[in-house]
Amino acid sequence: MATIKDVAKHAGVAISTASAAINRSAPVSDEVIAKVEAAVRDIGYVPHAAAQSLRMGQSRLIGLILPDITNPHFANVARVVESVCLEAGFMAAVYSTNEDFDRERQILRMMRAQRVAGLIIIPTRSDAAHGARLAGEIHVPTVLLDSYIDGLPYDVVKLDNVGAGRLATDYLLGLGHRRIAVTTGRDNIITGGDRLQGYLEAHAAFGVPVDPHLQITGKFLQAVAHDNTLALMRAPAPPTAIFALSNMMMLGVLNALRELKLSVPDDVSVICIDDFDYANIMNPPPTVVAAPVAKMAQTAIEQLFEEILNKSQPTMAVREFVPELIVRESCRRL
Amino acid sequence: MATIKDVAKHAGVAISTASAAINRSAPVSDEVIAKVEAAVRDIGYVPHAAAQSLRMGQSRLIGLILPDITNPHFANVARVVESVCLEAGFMAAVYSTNEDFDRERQILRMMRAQRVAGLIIIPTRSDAAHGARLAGEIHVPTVLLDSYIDGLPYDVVKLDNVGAGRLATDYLLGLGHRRIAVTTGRDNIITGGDRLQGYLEAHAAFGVPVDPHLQITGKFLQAVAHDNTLALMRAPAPPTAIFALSNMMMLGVLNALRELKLSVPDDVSVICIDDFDYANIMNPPPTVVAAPVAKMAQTAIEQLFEEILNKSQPTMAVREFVPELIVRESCRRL
DNA sequence: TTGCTTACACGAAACGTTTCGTATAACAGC
DNA sequence: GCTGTTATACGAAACGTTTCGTGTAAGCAA
Repeated sequence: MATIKDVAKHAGVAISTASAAINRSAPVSDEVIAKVEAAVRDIGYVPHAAAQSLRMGQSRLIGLILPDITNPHFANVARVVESVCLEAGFMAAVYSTNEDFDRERQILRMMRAQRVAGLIIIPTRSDAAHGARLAGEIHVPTVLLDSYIDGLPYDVVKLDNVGAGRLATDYLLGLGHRRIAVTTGRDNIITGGDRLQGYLEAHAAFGVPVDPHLQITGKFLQAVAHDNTLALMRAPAPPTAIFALSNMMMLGVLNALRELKLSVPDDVSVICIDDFDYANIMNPPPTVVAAPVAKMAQTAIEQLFEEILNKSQPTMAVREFVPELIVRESCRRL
Repeated sequence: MATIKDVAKHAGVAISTASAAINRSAPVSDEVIAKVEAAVRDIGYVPHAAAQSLRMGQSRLIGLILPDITNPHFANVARVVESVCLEAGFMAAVYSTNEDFDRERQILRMMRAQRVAGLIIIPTRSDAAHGARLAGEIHVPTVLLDSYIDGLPYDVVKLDNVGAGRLATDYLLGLGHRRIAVTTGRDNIITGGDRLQGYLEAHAAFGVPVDPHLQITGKFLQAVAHDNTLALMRAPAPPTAIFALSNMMMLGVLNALRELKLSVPDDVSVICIDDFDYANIMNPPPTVVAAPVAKMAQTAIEQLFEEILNKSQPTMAVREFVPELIVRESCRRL
């Protein structure tokens, strides 16, 4: 593989001159620049990233750590991050934790080994213990996406989750629903906590009491939501509407209702947070509270570059995005 | 950030000894190993991947180049590749070409700059010109996934696409359909060509003539399939069934039929190649010819590691996997 | 011409590893 | 006690860059 030494020899200049010519990092005559560039083309020279990284003390690698790449929500984030990185000449390394702590640690270690320039993390937990662990492992500019963790010195880009919870619940209450179940996450996921809070606030604003039996708890997982929905609908006083706190839980809910031969929205209305790319061909097309995923991802990566390139301190700002209700066909008026 | 020099000093040994102790690459006394390992833990040493890569002439990076990470089919591949890499202590760099050649070149260049140890590529085109371009840019062990390109010195892991096309078409013919449309890709995608060939072979075996008007050509894209389906169904003699050659095209077909207020499968039957993760909640749940995606991805990455670790030559073997028909509710008997 | 500045090219050091050849100590055989 | 062997620790070189201090020729003012 060709090195800059080959380029220098081929162009008849010193190594340092070749480097200066390639990077425009020092004054070089036009004549020499032309010779060097010709040499680069001729021998197909591509700089050795590891050598650069070693010498410059920083790699052109950005780590993106998310729960699961097969979740379309996260895949969309990955696509945006990847594109912005590519344009900036950076390389994005996308990794799924699968909500596994050992694996998360392994990934973080790998990121450290690679001396990544920055990190975007979509956390799966937001409790203090986990936060402390993260903070102990991370020593590079970092942006938290979707969820934030209290007390960590990172910038945050997230949805107004309380507002999103309120928006969905308001809509159902407005349609006349009074028994609204909610598939919540465990309380170590602050995203879920906030959305639940919105649910509670909406009830309070409407003067409707909440039935604690209608709050079903579990992981942010399809299977859990599925099982919980079965139990819920078989219980004595089933809800008339179900509010799924994430798109994956929505899938679990829909599958369960399908098994129970319950029709949506005739028998039970359903809404969730996060839109689906293929909403049109779903049965029924779901009414959702959507987050501006692409815009959020873009903001996150740009904020990260800001910190990396300008070596600016993290502002620890929390950028909150406004959710939007998209009415389709999964909720009916009571 | 701690270096091996710090480890050596902390353990009271030479740098080379520390290295030998950490990597077990030379005989070191148990006593020294213990001291070095304690030092590593104490100061939180993580080896600098770039330095290793520079010295050893090879990185622990695997590149995965695919058309679009937001396509669940490819996301599933990414998940498998990522997991296997992580276990092997490698890092996977996943990149989407978005079927853009400039972008593909940019990605390839970046992979070269990183001196990746190996590459898994899911090609978007399989014509000779593209193949030649690829071969010119790539000088590392490579496995082609899903599609192959004639004459390239790489291993290939793919579906029996002819068989898949035959399987889907056989099924529709068996249900009594005689006018079966097929949304094919342009012929520079060999995957599409093979699947189409299966379609033709099935017709021949049944003694059913094919109507060339029912073969609609376009990119492997949702939007294209959508537009073509609209045209097709508005034409004088519409088909009774549509065979979509990929999952994305299936989505386009379903959307178009929905717009036309045509019911699936009552008005028209639909089948495609590639399963959907969320088939259950689709409208209707689609009958598909599924590929064993995870198994194929696993095979590809293992084959790649085989070549990388054992420095074995590419066998140029083509590993072909058997498709499976999954009957759901999108096709009816005529 | 002399001295000073400017413009540009060069050489060498350094980044953090691994590896290979060498050095030293301990030990055994005679 | 001397030599040969074994076991293990060490030092230095090399990987491919960038950067910084130095060198040199040309241009200009006096």
